[in-house]
Amino acid sequence: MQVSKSLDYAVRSLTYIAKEDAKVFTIRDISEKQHIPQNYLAKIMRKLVQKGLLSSSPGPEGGYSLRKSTGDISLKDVYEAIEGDMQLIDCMEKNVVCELFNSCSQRSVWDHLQLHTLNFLNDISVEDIASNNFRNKAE
Amino acid sequence: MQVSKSLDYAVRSLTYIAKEDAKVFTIRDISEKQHIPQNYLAKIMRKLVQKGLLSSSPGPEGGYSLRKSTGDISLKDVYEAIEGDMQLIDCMEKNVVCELFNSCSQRSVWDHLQLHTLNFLNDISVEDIASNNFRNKAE
DNA sequence: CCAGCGACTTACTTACTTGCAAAGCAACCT
DNA sequence: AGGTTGCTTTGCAAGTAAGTAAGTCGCTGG
Repeated sequence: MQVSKSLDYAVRSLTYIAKEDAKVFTIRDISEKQHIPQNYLAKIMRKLVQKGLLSSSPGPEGGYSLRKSTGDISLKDVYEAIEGDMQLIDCMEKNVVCELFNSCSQRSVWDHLQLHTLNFLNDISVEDIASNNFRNKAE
Repeated sequence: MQVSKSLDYAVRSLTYIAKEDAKVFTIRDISEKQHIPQNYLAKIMRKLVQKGLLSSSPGPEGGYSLRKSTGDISLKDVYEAIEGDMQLIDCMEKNVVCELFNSCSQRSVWDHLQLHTLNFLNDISVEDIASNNFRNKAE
């Protein structure tokens, strides 16, 4: 149970963008400042573009820019852009009604944990992280 | 961010043990009833033995048995037996003081989530899951 | 004491994540 | 038009989780 590098990098990049005044950011800039492998970061940024969090443009003066205010981007948004819908556990057989479904007591435990986690992530915006302001909400 | 199969299997096995009256359980029994690959389960059970949750004995009449009451085994215990100490994210450079440490705003977010998660797991025992009783505590 | 049972161990696939490298493509500037 | 810039895509290598296969070791009942 771990936060993937991809998600960590995505949050790190968006937080960096939120902190700086610039309008447009290049991969090279972010990757150097945040110590993220360039080509790997490219794949991550692509996902954030596809999910509508960022827009991108090639060429000189090109780069990535925000599509909406960082205050309107929650960690849940970032999570889902990178990882898709959260699913803390896969049921035993994918795409099949699990044979053990009825006697499966622990499923509801993971469901609860997942719900708690999603609520937690949903209450924190990128802006909150950039301004170190998230504690007020989390507590 | 997902619960590993290993942890899921471990919880599933212990819950199964908690529900049944028997004193001793074989790999074959658990693996058949819970649909867990035998040889993979063997490795998981080994960890639970090494961490003192179960004891094991070979030969006829052998198998695994509980070392303490399932009410005294929390999900946190199981987690740590299988995965070791929880670490939701690895800092950028392992075993090195991170260069970005001071400007690293998101670390405390993950720290909070980790703390919440550990508290959640710590409050639920295997017995609670087996008796479908955990909601009372979680809410 | 020895054969069978069941835990334990090792080695080998398979798939996914992370990371690296290089090539392709679009916009812009001269 | 052509070259620079920066996004985009593809392929490959290493590491880890998950699963498979097959063998080793120790207890115990006949």
